[in-house]
Amino acid sequence: MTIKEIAQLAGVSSAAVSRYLNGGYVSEEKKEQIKKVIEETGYQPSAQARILRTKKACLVGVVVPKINSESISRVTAGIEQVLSRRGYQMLLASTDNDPAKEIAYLKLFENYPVDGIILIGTVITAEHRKFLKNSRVPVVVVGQYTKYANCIYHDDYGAGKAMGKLVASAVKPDAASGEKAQQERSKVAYIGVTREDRAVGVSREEGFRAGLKSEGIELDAEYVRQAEFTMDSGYRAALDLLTEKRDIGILACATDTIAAGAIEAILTYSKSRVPGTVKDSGGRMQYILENFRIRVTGFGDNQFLKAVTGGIPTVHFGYKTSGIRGAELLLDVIERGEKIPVEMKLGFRLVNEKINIKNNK
Amino acid sequence: MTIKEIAQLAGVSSAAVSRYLNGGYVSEEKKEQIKKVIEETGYQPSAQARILRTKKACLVGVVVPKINSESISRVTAGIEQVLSRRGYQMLLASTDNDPAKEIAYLKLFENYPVDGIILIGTVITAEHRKFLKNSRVPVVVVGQYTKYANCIYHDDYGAGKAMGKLVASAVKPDAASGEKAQQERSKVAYIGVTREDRAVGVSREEGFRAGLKSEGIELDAEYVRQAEFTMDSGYRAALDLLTEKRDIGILACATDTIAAGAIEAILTYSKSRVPGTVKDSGGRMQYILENFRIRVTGFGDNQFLKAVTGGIPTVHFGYKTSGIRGAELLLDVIERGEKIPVEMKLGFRLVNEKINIKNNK
DNA sequence: CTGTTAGCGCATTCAG
DNA sequence: CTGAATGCGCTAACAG
Repeated sequence: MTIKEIAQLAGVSSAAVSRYLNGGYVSEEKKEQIKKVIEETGYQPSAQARILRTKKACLVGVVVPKINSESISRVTAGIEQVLSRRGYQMLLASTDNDPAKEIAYLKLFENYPVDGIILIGTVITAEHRKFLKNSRVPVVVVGQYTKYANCIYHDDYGAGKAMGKLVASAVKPDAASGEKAQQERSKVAYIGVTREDRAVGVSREEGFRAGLKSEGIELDAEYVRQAEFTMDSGYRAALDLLTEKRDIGILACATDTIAAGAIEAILTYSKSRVPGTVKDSGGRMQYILENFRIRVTGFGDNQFLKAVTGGIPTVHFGYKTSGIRGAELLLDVIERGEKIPVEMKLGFRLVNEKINIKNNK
Repeated sequence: MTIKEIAQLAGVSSAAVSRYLNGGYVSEEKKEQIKKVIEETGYQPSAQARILRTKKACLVGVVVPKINSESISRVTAGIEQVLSRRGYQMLLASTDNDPAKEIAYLKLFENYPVDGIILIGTVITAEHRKFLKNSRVPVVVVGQYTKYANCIYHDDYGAGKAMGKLVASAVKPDAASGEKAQQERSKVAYIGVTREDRAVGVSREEGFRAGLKSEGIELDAEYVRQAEFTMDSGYRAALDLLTEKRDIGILACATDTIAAGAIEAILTYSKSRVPGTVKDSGGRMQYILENFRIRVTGFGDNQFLKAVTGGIPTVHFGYKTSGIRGAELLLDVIERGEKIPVEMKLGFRLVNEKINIKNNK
């Protein structure tokens, strides 16, 4: 069905049908005829061709690293909220953390009928920068800082620092408890992520180090591991740490997901080392039995994982807010032609700070 | 940048540029010129216009009810796998369980340049059927049975029945244990979902009832609740059941997510009812203390939730497989013009059947 | 091998 | 108010 056929059937010109569809001048009489034919045929105009003509799609493309993630779904929920309120629709492209696919989908959106693109960023490569610089449709980057596009990101450094201080306060021997605390597990370990992710892998971790340092504690390289953004990877990294180091008091993780894996590891490890049941060469038994004292922290305030983590100290970022602001930024550019570049940094909130009050058993 | 401008700059015709882009005959000499100009200008052809012309986008649209779900991400992973292998890209539209949005996005895809649509189905309304009947681009429905489109669904009835039998076997007094078992908690409760979801809300539940019945057990209406597809909703439904009924031995849930919520509820409930600490009017204490004996089952084999559920009996559906088969079906129609309608039912596999062997404590 | 020509389906001039 | 004509950017025939 094309507009021409409809016009023929209704005995009018295609222009009349076009006007009918878009609210132009059409006599009541012809309106009736056209309406009738359209209803009969179930005709739907090709958005495709319309956009070719009008260069306006009322559509934005969102490129995400993966689909099954609470933080990402919060961001897209924010985006969708403002988009639908303003009469736009949202298309998602998931890249499965593959930078090549990410570029491919960015280009897809650039050449398809979308009015703008939002990239939920993880690693920004040279290719990305090149794209951002040359894109002919406006792009907003959410979750990472970049100077090549409007961006809106979280204060990962600040959050890391706050967490570092919190951890330090929990690990430092109290004036009151004195000598005794010194003998307990007191080392801080950290499970981070690839430094290619500037926000999580660099800022967050550097912030954490800075927070510790401000309280006089150094993060020992031997107590640091790197994981993927999965529970399973967190599990393995934690198990590795537990096996190697027997004096870890607090295990800080770059994300709640990793933390959940780490907690699993601690539980598994302790279960398999009940004295008299399993024995390893180093006589580690005692440490293992004590490992309920290992406290775990995360980042992200993952609601879904609360059941697993049981409310560990974590940081709440305004993921949904970043989606909202990101979409607003984009629409400002699309609709009002806003030209002034924007970099927006969003704050955070520490959650479950009770780490230093209650020993979690 | 249009193909014409490039042609002018390179001193050739637009057709030559088009051929250069699409691998037609171009002399080495002109190839050079064109290549140079394209590189200088960073020209990218408008996929938009190309598709208008060729009616081929190498793109399929996938409509999903929500983004943050393990089962759905497994399906899309399957789809993406075959699509990318066959040179297609995938666009996602999330409807947030809003039937109106679902229709809106289906129509969007119908009129935008996609070669086909995959709908991950939940509730199929009359509007849906109307769309499926009239769509001008091929549609495959995954996860629900429908006669209005090619579909690929899971054997929810069979799975429910198998689970029903398993539950029945665990609840029925053993010949060996005899009289004693009769006195224990022995009622079966079920938390289902809306019957508008034919697969999960009807087939799965009816199957479950049939499974119980085949072993001589009826599912009492008073022991049935309905929940949303969330942990929180499962939590509330379970709490309601626990408060009302004190003789539940097995609590079967329509999804692992609901089951995870139910487990939370059981833990919370029992914690708050330690004898001597809290007392309610009915002298329920004893039951509460025994509620570690309430066994929970789910459906879906959610890997992510294993940490919470600790390996309860559940059913593994081939979600990824359904995505793979669905995409293949769609491509058959798109590329080979396959016209014969297909309905494909996928099997299942019971997981963690140990329910009747080991009392989970 | 190459350029010219003619649309894809639609919206928008511009004369009626 | 209305229809004929034009072109969005590209590809596919076609005749060189």
